[in-house]
Amino acid sequence: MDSDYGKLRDKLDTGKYKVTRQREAILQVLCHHKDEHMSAEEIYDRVRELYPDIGLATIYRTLDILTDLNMVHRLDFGDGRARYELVQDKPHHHHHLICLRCGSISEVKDDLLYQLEETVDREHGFLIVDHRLQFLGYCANCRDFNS
Amino acid sequence: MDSDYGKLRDKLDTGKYKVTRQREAILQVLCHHKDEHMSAEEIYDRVRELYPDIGLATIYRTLDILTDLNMVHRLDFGDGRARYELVQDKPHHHHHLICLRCGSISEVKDDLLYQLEETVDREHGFLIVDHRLQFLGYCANCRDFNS
DNA sequence: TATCTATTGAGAAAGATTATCAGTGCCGAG
DNA sequence: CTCGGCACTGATAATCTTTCTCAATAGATA
Repeated sequence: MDSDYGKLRDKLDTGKYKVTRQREAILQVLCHHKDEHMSAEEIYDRVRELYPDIGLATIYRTLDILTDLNMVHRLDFGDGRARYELVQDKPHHHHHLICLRCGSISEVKDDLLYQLEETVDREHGFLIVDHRLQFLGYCANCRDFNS
Repeated sequence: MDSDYGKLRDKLDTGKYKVTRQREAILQVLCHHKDEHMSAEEIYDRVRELYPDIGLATIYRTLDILTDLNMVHRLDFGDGRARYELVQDKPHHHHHLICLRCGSISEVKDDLLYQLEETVDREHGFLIVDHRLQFLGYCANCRDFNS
């Protein structure tokens, strides 16, 4: 975990951007909540425990930078706010399972889309560089409540 | 086209909701721009050509109703505003191709996800009721501009 | 230390959507 | 025909997330 934080710090420290205390605090929070898909507000609340005087704008600005550097992914689950996910070392392509009852978000590894992407390229001449795939439904805990 | 509008009118006219002139105008616009993925504002502008005094709130309220009735789908392409798509007669499952250069949005028919959905159900106990799949890349017109 | 920028915090501003509320139109009962 | 109820409407205020602005500050370098 600490080694992960070190790697993140190094990635940020490439000359283009300064490594400030605020940015360090944000990296720590992202590191310690790897699998949570936090919103900017949630990150803000947690960073203030480490650095109480930070401003919300700084959270947004830093997340923009980290997104540019491909250190985090900005996600949109359709709930009206962006969510952020730390990019892991291993490419680890995955999709999201969004539970319509409890709102939990889990992940599916694997990627069976290559075949479909080939078809799209061949038949539509569309050059794919990324995709977004979400499944909506009911998680193992909730599916029984929906008869 | 007119027959499509008639079908839409009938679907709306089920006793639960009144068929008002404003709602008729909105249905007409949706009908005449089937493949456009319009935003609320764009629908607003076009409806005002038929019914100049309509209010924006009525557009939103009607689109909510039509979404409830499963007559339109609310889409989110990540550009900060919702977009709306008329639900076609034939189930016509499809995905969206979003061009990162010109912003055009086209569609791919076909659905190769059933296999993947089975896997998700079996391995995660997650009951899927819908999915969202978008491909990001460059369309046939734009791909050559990106070296 | 002095200087030059990037960075920051606070608050204003933007932009999409929703809530509020008084007024309107429609329909059925009397 | 009139009345009363109620869904619907338009205007506008309010909400919520995100971005912008700007003066003040901090960090790196010479």
